[in-house]
Amino acid sequence: MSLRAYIERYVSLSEEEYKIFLSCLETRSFAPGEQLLKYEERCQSRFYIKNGCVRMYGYTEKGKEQIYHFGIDNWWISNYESLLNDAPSQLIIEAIEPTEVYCLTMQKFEELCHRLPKTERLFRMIMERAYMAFQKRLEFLFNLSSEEQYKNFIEVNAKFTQRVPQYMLASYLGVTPEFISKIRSKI
Amino acid sequence: MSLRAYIERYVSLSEEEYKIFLSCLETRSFAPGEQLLKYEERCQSRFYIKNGCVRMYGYTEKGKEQIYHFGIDNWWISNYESLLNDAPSQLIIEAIEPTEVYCLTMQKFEELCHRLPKTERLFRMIMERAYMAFQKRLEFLFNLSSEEQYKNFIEVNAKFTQRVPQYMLASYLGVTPEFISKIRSKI
DNA sequence: TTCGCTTCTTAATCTAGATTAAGAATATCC
DNA sequence: GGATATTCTTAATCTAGATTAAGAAGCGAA
Repeated sequence: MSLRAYIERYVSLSEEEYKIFLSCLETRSFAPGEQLLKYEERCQSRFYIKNGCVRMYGYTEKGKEQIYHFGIDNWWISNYESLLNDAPSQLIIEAIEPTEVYCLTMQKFEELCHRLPKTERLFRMIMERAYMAFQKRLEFLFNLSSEEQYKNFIEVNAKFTQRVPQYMLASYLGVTPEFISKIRSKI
Repeated sequence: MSLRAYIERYVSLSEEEYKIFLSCLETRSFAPGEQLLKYEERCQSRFYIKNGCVRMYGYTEKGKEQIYHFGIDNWWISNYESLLNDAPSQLIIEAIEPTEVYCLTMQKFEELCHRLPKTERLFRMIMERAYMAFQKRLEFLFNLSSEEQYKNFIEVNAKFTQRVPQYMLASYLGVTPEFISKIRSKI
């Protein structure tokens, strides 16, 4: 799916308007392991993943990596705490696969909102969907055992599971890789 | 703080515009235990809490109540899954204290967006903040022990703690009331 | 003032999932 | 090909927090 098609799910754009939209974006490419957002860097952009796969993670007190989100094709990802408060990011966004993104910097975003007011509506709706997904995830976290969460995740995100090593999935689910191993051996 | 002051934190409104805003809202009052949103009802509104305190909760497989959010003065609350998909709500929003809210129905919301386009910007920003808070909560869930989460919660939300019985706080944190008791006896 | 209801506490026992440690598969690279 | 790093598995032991059960304390209503 193209960005155009993605946007059209929320608001309709003329050819002219889409050109304006594109003119505010910048394409960047990342190899696996490269970071879109570095530790303590101020996050300046919203990233739209054209293709590839990224993870957003931080470090616990004991220095362990904790993954909070994955992002794949046609997802927006950003650290909003850093972006909105212009604060150093405690979270890292890093490519897992070769990844191509559109960067929308805060400055270009404001320009876009000004030149194309329906951008506000678009992002209002995107944020609502993102919030909704977050709510669903919270429900799973509270209601399902780790085993159920794992089974649910690989069921819902089958293709996803192929693209991410198991230990990252364990981190995302908040369990140990050993425990995932145990679950898998039961199946 | 008034709704006017709340809105002004995000976008500025003329007296005239604020009147339009208010004209799309409907005031409603709820006694403790009364429900703003009932089980399996389709959520039609976003609620702005003028004063009072509410909880949003659902039921686990085993029939236990699980609280996901509290709402107090000057917060917006809604079940976005139900609101956006026009789906029966699995979550209940219920007053804990006598509570006064502004209801903004989906229909009035769209009308408002049309008559006052900066409404889109306002809610885009509100959703971004809400998402950000959610992200923070996820970080706590993954990084802190239940004991640390409890201590952090009562530290950050001291006044809040007075307004909500302990067993509801336990549910919100995803632990048992007995465990909260144990932590408290240690302090 | 007593009754009934809701909330909170204490203590014993239990369990999902962590931790530790070792080795087995898989990749990657010269 | 062999060497080296990554990733995954197995199994023993440990622990934070759940569960169960009982009773204590608070509190509004008649």
